[in-house]
Amino acid sequence: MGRSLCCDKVGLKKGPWTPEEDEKLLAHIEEHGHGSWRALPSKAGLQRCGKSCRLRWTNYLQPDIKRGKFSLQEEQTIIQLHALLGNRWSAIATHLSRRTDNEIKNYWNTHLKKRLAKMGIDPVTHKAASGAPVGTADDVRSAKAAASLSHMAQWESARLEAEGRLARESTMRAAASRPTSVPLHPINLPEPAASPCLGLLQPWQGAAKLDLESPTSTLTFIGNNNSVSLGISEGDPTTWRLRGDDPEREEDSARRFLRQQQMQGLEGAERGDEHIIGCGEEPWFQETVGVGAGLTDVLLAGSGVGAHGALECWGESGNGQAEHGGQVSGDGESSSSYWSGILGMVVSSEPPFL
DNA sequence: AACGCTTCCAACCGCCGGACC
DNA sequence: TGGTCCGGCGGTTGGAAGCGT
Repeated sequence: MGRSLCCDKVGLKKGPWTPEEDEKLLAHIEEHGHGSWRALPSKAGLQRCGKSCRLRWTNYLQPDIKRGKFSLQEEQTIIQLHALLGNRWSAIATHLSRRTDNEIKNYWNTHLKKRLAKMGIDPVTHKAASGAPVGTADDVRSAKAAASLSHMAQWESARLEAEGRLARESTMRAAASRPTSVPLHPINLPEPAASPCLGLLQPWQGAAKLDLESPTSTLTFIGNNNSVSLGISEGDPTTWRLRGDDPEREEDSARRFLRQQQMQGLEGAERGDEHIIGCGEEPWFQETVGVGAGLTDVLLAGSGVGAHGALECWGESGNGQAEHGGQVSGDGESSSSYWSGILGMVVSSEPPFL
């Protein structure tokens, strides 16, 4: 397209930021919000490109950023989410409160990837280096598990995107209702909701029916007990059932999910099957699917948050206190159980959501 | 103390997709 | 409809810090 790069103007500074530059950037954003990043440097009196300012702000200067050592729970969450989502650091970051995608990416590249490799686990596929899935179940069930996992990951992916968008819109709406002197950027955002499903989303009542743009896709909110039924394509007996607590979120996520499915030709899905997908907090999910949690909860539960049993192998000490990964990793036995727990959760041949 | 190697992470780069005209 | 702008994302890199010899 031939457009000019944002940083190719002569005279723009590169390299490490000085405290003075940080101060200027902070002061400007606190007073005016960031507005257009491209226009910001000149307004703030900085000899930097807008991109550089944005990066500095999002990765370092934002007041609600958490820095320093990653906790055991955070490590586990990263590994599990990476197994499901791959190098989608921004998506992973949405599940690690106050961590930036850049920090997570760095941590993965410098610590976690190496640890997995050391154990003979391919950090890309999360399988044993031999190529065989870690575990001993038969191939058919493994393949089915992989397909299910893949679909859960796709759904989670779509959900994360939708949630992110809703969160941004919500923030913008909130900002728009404030006096103009208040910064537009969410520098004073409230603490994120503890639940992986956004707390800002209100429970929804009643039913809805809509048609997707695609001539071969339909989406119908059944309206009974907040369930949603998806027909992927005409003549396809496959039914996708969605359950959720917010019609906008479910609709948006469902659209994305269907597009993904259509683009990928329902790879891994079995025609005629009935699949159930959705957030795992609700009791209905446990009742209907017969598992204790959806993807996010599986992940968080696997992190040892208030869960035991299969999760005990996550390096939890006798008094219930989680050991830090750094300490665990150097110790033979506990290290082994710690990582085998991760593997068990990530590549189990019999995932709970089958 | 000096040197070389490794580790770590802040920052840059290039690409992509959505919005706008 | 196509071109451009802009923000965001993921991969990569440069250099400081740490470590071993």
